[in-house]
Amino acid sequence: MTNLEISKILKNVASAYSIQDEKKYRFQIIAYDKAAESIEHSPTELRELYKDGKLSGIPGVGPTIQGRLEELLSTGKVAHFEEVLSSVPASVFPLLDVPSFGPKKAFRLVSEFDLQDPATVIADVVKIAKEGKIATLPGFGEKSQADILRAIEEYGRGKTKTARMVLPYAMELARKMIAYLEESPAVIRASTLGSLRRRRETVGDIDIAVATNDPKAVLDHFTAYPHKERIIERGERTSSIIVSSGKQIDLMVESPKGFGALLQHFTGSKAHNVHLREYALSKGLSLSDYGIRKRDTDDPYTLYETEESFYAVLGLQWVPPEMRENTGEIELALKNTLPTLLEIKDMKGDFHLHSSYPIEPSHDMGLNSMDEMIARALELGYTYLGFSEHNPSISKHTQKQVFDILSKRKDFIDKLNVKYKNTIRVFSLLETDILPNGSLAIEDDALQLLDGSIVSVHSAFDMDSDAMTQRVLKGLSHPKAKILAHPTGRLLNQRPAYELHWDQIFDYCLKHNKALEINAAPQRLDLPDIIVREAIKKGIKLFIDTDSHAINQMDLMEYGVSVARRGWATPNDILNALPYNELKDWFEK
DNA sequence: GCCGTTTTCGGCCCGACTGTTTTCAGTCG
Repeated sequence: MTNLEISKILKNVASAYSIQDEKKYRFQIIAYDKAAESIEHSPTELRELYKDGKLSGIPGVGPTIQGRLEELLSTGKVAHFEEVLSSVPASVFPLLDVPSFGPKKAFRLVSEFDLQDPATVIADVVKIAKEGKIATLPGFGEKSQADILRAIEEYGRGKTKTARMVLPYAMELARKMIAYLEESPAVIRASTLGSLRRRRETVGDIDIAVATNDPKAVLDHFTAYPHKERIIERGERTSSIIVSSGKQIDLMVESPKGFGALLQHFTGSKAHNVHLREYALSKGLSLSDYGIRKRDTDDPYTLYETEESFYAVLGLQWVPPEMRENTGEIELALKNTLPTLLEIKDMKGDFHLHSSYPIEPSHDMGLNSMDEMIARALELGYTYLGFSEHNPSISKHTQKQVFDILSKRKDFIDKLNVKYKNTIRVFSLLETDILPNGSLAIEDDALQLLDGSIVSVHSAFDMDSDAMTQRVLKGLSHPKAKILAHPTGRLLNQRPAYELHWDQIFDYCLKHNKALEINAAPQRLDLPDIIVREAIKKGIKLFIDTDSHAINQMDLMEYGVSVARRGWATPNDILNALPYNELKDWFEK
């Protein structure tokens, strides 16, 4: 049972409670929702924690829920949950996955029309809506009936509450929108918000804030966006539209004087904000997106132009958005001991670059020459870089031929180092496959030609965690194998990660001077941020690389830096933020 | 049902928007 499945069960329990008696169970509902949220975002699978007897310590899980989780994980069911859940028709729960459906609406429809079959309930609702029956219910009308039909239709097309886009794609949409908004003279400042500003690896909706003294003009301009498909809502302060790609963009406007509080509120995360507000309440203050005031009063809010001043009133350091996940950052900010996170300007090179050098590779080749990639690296301000084409295909060559190709390539790179002597240093690397049996695709004499090798898994992804861990450790055991690239193998929204025993990988890297890669390719963003954080805690060193196959992809470094920042990385944790000499020493160690 | 930031008892984040309403309920973030 996965964290997502467990979280879903707890959410259903909360929903069942709120259908039963929202007042009576008010705080149980909050507690179950909180626990569900916390488990959904837990870095470790609960079944692993349970196996290791470490189930306590999840925020929002106290003795009662912990006991029930243990029951769930050992027997597959919980008597108490079944009792609560059976108090409402099972057909309520599938409807809760549909946007705009909450427990009340779902229960109302299910009971009014006696829809008992969970397997058909969504289709049943469509049917009665099309027959015009929902509009006749007290509290419903033509409009809400139409909204229900549209919500279900969009749900069917995959716009579920959980469909998310990868970060670089979302950022591109957002930048286009911000550029459009800035065409309006009423826009003083625009910023991303929400998970996009926190730079989560995937983003649901795009949220944007605008500082303005003329909200109406900004909202008019926003809703007139040429690429919109339709307007979802339009108020005096916020508006939401769907753009032609089917994605939702939300806009919030505020006066410049109150912009700090708005940014803070809508950047989230929810867990960070709830924690911050609870803390503020204990200090006698009430926080909102408008500002701060004494609790239990109707005083006007004190406005904050910047987030820094907002946090400062609470006695906190400004918290970088990437850290706002309620995983200890508030405690550190209170003590003024937040780490100084890595920034893009700290990056001094890129080590996972596929050029078009004729290496006759096992996988795809790059589009640009080494010279072109070097030129781009210079523009990016790098002082070194490493080429790491895929190893020459071993099915099409003998190992002697592989050696000859790499030998020629070494000479070529040596000449580049002479040519660019005073501008940039070039490392001769390779991306070598770790074969299913754990050996490397090319032999020792060829590996000796390199400054070092990136190693990675590109085949047989479906091994179990024991076998995959052994495979990777064996691959890393060659002295020239220095960096494990895209360590989990996941492709966002496409392919899950293979399972590794991270504690073993971490121990090995630490002991044998190996590094893990944060691969910045949009579909990868691999290592995942939560594993980056674990690795850094252990003292593992990391590379951030773009895995570029063309020079325009070299700009993706910012997304790798985002992942690192979400893992609380400082410049000291990242090897390709080091000066050249230190990095060279590391390769030779 | 959880939690300790003034508390091991007595609190529990806050507001916008929509649709159907003459004052609110439901959902969302």
